[in-house]
Amino acid sequence: MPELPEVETIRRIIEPQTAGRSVVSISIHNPKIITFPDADTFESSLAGCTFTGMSRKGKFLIFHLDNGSRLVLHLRMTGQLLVTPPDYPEEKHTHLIAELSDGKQLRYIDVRRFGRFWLLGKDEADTVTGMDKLGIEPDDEALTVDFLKEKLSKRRKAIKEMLLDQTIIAGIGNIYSDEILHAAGIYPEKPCNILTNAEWKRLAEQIPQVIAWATEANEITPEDYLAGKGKEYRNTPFLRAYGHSGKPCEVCGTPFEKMIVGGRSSCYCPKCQKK
DNA sequence: CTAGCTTCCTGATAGC
DNA sequence: TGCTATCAGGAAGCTA
Repeated sequence: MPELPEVETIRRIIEPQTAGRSVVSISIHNPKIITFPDADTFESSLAGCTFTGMSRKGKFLIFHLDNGSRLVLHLRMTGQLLVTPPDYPEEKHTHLIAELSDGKQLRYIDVRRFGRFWLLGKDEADTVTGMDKLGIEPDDEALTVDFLKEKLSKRRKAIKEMLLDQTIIAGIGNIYSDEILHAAGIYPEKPCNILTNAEWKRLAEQIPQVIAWATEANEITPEDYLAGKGKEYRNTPFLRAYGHSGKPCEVCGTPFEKMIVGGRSSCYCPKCQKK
């Protein structure tokens, strides 16, 4: 479910509720979500650690711990992270509960169980999680027309597929690739090698803008976040392209069309995003 | 190297 | 109503 704006929203909600708290104990209901190290070591190593803060890299969430290790999490499709009172009812598909020193609990819920945890020791490298392969952040100053052209202009793949490639720009998923391409007025299936200079320019502008706009629009109070169980980000009402198949384009009124690009459903305005 | 397919899961929804 | 088929915002692993 979550892409960069949603992961960032989660970080902003969870960080102030975990920083400064230590982990009293952990119960792992489903060891399959622990990728590294094994679930037992994960549990014994994390117990007693104190959270110092959180960061985000692409769609990865990172809890920093006082001993220099990092608790890394990727939510994939349906992962949810909640800080709850201890007596909060247990959601179905709760796979991990950490008891915190302030009496609250940090819980991980994931219907489809695609999400993954890693506990990296002080000197453990990002290669363990794959974070080392991530490209630049959408708000990185290095994201320029020249950067995009250098990385992509010789590739024949559809521009939409390249936006989803985490090794070039990190954090864009199916929703925001549709939003970015609509904002930039580019046909999703257009091969990178035939994009015009004007199109590269619009992409370089719209990638950071759309992501920043969505992060802003996702803003939510901790109360509403908990009430929505960490999965209702109200991120559908403000979208302009994704899921709008058949609905009129806000810009020109033309109905959105749907197609499959690289195996992913894509919505686009046939007038604003011409072939 | 890339392209394309499968896999990991459950639940919501569409169609009959 | 009840059944089955299809699809879902991600990414790794596999084959060709």
